[in-house]
Amino acid sequence: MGPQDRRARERAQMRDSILNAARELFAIHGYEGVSMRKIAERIEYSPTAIYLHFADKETLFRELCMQDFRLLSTEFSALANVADPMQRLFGIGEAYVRFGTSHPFHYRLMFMTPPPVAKCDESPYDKDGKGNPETDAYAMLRWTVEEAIKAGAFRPEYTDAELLAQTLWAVVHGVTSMQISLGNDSWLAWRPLEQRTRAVLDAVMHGLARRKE
Amino acid sequence: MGPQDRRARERAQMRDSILNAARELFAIHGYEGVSMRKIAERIEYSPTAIYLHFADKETLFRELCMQDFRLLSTEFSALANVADPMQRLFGIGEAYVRFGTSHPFHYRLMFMTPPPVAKCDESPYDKDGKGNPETDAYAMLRWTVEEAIKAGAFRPEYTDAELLAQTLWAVVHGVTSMQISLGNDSWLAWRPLEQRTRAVLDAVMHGLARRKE
DNA sequence: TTCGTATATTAACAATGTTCTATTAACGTT
DNA sequence: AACGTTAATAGAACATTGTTAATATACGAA
Repeated sequence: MGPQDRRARERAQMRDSILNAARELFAIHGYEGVSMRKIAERIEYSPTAIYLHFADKETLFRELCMQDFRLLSTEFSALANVADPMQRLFGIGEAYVRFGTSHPFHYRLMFMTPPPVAKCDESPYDKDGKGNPETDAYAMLRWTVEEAIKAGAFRPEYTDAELLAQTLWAVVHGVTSMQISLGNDSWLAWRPLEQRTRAVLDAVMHGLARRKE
Repeated sequence: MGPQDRRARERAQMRDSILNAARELFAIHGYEGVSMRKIAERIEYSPTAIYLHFADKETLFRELCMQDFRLLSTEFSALANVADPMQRLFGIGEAYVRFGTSHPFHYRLMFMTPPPVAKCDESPYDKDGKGNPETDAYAMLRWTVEEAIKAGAFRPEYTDAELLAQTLWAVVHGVTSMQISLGNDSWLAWRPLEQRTRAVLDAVMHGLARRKE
């Protein structure tokens, strides 16, 4: 273990401390509410030091989001032991809304902001998205849908797993993003979030499911 | 018609020309992509002149959105002659997605951005939201839901019009906002927007509708 | 020791939303 | 017609932002 390794380790530590400082600040004040200078102040470095580790502010925050979004895949995995694929889909939906609404700023950047234009080159994930929690979560959803199709849980006219996955995703994304953006609006007599989540999932699952004979 | 009136008219014209300049620019470059200076340049006034008519940039853009969102209520009204309340709800959903995705920047500010904190005081609409296109559209949706309930179109366990309206809104909002934010992402094998819209609405409507005997 | 590279900082740039201050123009009153 | 008040407008300036350029420092390799 030469001095190279030590430098690499120090560099990684620096990276982490930036990410951690940024994580705390973003979680409180949101993306726009935190400046690079604030992050730098927190770790007691100059603002420019950050640019030695991250290309720009958005790259930094996206990296952060990626890290934290791994937790979502983890939560999905925890549902793997649910036998009934429809129940598993229901659980995935609930977990998704819960995760998104408790990480509103992460969710906002990941799924409510257009992705950066041509910066995908420097992404640490391959094209297929293996290891990318964003695409991983979607892949798990689609896989579960395929299982449900195979198990004959859907009505026979529903055969397009991709379309079904996108349908289910759109639905939970609707509840999640609406809660994040408008959940505190008082002109609306909002029903509790959990109730809305269940109502939406109930409706769509009933609509998709094969009728019991 | 004294000179007071003339001044008021001129003032209103100035306001409109600001709004029109802003409308064009925002429609092309989006909220963040248009600076107050650019708007001022377009109408050939100084940037400060704008502040005599609008408190700040966001107020200006919100006013713009409000104006344009009247078109949505109009489209909803055009569906009033659809007899079957379920079909009307379906049409409302389709119109909503169509409208939102063709006015992405408007939609983003109205429904994908947290509302400003305590600026509601200067809102030209009353607390109930009468005349406010945002709340008007929701009111129309809820009213249609109530009609559908009365007509016995929903399954008997669905009696909460508010919850049903919020369910339907969440669903179409999901499709709309997902299209706006991620519709151009290529890592996903997106089905066409119209297909997704129909699939989501089909599923949820089937799930909510009373079974035919 | 000397050289080069990685790391860090200071200063600065360009753009932004917004405000301060001064100036001009219009209008009603006398 | 002259005057004072008020609204409208502009120019300069401020504070903040993300980011880059130029520069210094530390440390391993030769």
